Amino acid sequence: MQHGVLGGVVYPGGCLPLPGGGRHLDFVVFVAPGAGFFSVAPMRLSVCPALLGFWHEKCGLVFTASCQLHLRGIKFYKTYLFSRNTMKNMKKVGDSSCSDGFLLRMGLNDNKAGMQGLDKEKINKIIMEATKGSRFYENELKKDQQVNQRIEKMMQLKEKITAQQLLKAQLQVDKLVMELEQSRNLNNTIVHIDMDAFYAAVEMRDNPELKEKPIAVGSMSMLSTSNYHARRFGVRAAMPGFIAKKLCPHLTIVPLNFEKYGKVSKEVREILSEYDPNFMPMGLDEAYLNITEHLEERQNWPENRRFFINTESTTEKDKGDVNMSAKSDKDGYSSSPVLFEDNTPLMDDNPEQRHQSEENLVVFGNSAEEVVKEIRFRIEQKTQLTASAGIAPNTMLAKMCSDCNKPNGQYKIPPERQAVLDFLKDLPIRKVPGIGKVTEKMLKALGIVTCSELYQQRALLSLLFSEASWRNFLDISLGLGSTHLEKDGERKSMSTERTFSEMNTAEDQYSLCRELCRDLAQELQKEGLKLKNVNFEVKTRASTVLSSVSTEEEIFAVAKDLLGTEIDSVAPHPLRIRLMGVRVSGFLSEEEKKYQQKSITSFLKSGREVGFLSLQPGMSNQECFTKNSEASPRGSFFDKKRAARQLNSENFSPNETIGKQPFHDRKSSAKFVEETKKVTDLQNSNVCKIFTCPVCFEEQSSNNLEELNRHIDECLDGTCIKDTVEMSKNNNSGETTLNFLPQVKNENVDECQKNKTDQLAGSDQSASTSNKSTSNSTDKFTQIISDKPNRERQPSNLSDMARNMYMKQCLFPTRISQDNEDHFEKTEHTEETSSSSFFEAKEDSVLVCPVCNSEQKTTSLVSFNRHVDVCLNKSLIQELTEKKDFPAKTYNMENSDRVGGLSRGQQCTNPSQGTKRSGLTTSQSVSKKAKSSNSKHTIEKFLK
DNA sequence: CGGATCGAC
DNA sequence: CTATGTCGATCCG
Repeated sequence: MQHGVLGGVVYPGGCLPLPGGGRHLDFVVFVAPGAGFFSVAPMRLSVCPALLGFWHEKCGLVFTASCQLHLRGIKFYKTYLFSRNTMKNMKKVGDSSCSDGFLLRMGLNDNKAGMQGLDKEKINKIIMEATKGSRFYENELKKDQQVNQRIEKMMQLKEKITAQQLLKAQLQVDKLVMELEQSRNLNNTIVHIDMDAFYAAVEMRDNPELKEKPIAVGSMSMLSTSNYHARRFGVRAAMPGFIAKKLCPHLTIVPLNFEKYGKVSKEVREILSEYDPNFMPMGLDEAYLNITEHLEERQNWPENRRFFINTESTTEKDKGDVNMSAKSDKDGYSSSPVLFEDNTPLMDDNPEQRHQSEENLVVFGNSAEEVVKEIRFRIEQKTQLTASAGIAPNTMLAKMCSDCNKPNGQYKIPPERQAVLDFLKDLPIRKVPGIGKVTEKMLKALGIVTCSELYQQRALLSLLFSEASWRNFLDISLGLGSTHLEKDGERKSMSTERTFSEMNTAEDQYSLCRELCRDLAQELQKEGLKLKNVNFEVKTRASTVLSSVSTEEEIFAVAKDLLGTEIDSVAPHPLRIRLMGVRVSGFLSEEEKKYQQKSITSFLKSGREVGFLSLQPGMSNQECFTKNSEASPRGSFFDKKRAARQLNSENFSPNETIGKQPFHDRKSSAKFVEETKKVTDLQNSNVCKIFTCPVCFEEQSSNNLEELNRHIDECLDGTCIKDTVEMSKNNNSGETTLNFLPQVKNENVDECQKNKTDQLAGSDQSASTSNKSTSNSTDKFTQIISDKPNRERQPSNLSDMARNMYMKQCLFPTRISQDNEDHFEKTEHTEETSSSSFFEAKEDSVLVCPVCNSEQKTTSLVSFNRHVDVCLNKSLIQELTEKKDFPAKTYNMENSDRVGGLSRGQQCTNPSQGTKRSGLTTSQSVSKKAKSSNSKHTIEKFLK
């Protein structure tokens, strides 16, 4: 304990009398050190409000938490770790009757009056009142209707699908599944770093007065983010400030200061680049890293201790630097490095020095988790801000992981197929980056809420959605994502837009337009870009220009015309708008620049609420409007441009010829060969010899898959299938068998897609049309799946996510109350193997088990822990069998950073709970059975 | 290609 | 009183 180590496994208990007595505590938790955490992470990272704790000679460290950690009798498995700084902020608030005991209390946890937050109902009510009747609301309703219409269309389409079509689709999709499965790459370690409530955190850091208050960053009209205090009131990003004020009258709204955030972001990036020089920043507060190489290098580093970190000096430095310029920051950084190598002798002759280094020593190991902890630690040291992180084999998963333990936490998905699938199993699709509000709603109409449901319905989805969409769905449900970080390519467009109070005079509009063009031109010149096209739009009117443009005058000349068109089109009435923007796109690539081709686009949006939708001037109007500027008839514009393009492409890389052709390079062909080889290998490996035909349900044994496929085709063509939609539910047997069955045919996506349309058109093409020359199929395929950085989504149902992952990795399932729980860092339990000699108990300890209350004589805390584990396990199982009823899931909105206006209230839906699962689940349980089933699985079953 | 829409920060 | 600004991707006609 000299090191002030706090933390450990937390058991529910209440077994210990509180020395302070008389405080309002929701419960007492019992901390049993020695489970392996301490050896890994003495005093690591940081912020943890709302904790009380003391050291008990016999029982170790005891925490008491007053932050609504309702356990409901389910085992609570959690680690609290503190940095030395945090320790210093803790106050001794009472005497302990235990020898050596101390009672700690953190300063910032008091939930003073007015800080209680609001419950969801109240929040929704307030939002609704502030919203209803507004033009925004009407618009929102309209959009909602549009979505509903899309859904209706989709459902109609679904009705027309026959069982046969579905079956066929199933087979084809499953072929793809198998290929995808083959291409699964778990060899990379991708990290997603996400700063916690970034803007708000920066503001709080720089103005301590804000620290304890609910604040939001932004303006009265729109907030960018809020701190965690404010989130309790339902105040969150993308919410207008005036509504936030209604939710939380005490809210302090801080104006945005991008310069500052950029500076901080730069500091963070400096750290990140040490771990992956090619890391990919996503906005100011997020980044992806591929630390695969770093991990390899690190294995060769000196044993066990990599770094000393001098907490004192860096903290001092940071404090002093807070308001200084970037330059001095950098100087400070280089002159007093945070880290230095472990070669410094730890046991120095000088006892004082030794003491110092010990005090401020932090050790990080070699694992990915340790590296990420180190990164987060260094970020915190340098910026006084916390970050959350996710570690996974690809970017999509990493992104989702970083949400799991937010804020100030991290989570890892081990690089194993099963781990990935487990993670996804109950994960609501909305959490997946790329699935937004609309997609969520559409899928929900099909009964799809979780990722495993997404997998089950893959055949149906392939018939209802575009190829890009359903393939994306498939990737998601298999947990596939890009495993490498693409360098951010050149920018493709640039734009500026502004909203304003309604404006309807032509002069104003022109002057604004000019202003926009000026701004844009300035930005443009900063980046030294040249352009190709000019567009302009009413609600996006665009035009393309031959000559290249990059100055205000040039852009304005084009934009003016387009604006003029719009104004004229509604004359003599004034054009009513409340948003205008100008965009340029079609930049020249580096090579193209030589040719001085330029282009810009610009656009203008009609005011959304102004309801001026009738103005759709279309081509005719624009054609009339060709008087000035480049002054050539419209038709010839395109012709010239096309001609220029052709010219260009002939002169440059042959790959670029006609834009859309998938281009083949050596790499993808090589990959194709490789894939094919894998498939054939698999075929030869006799994985599956007996096979149940999904059509006739007869067992077919064959070692020739071609034959099997032929059988199925025959069945499909010949058999008259009775029931229509039944099978989407009932195909268990067929599905599982089929799932990873090697397929011989080399049908490609195009064909798949084509068949789909054929099927839908009702033409009963035979399925055995497989051998159209499709040599490039796999090329295309690999190309498609290998790109896609898989963009981000955020947050956040902590309780759900947490439950999910704890189920997998803990010895015991966990129920975590959602409120405030994110104030704690949860640490994974993958390091349990590393034993801790550090915390061996004294020889003849007698410990009281918090579960059974019996006294346990132990020689070590480890064995005591084992007893507690067993005890808890027993009681847990008992409890779960008694009342199968799981407490209803409640969806808090705590962490959801991006909930759009209206839907905010509608998000609180429960995912269906007791739904049967086939597909993914089935195959999982099969492979689980293959492994030895242990207690974890038993409990999982109980939870079902 | 042009325009609308989605999704993300 | 008051509902962002920018960007890329995709879908559809």
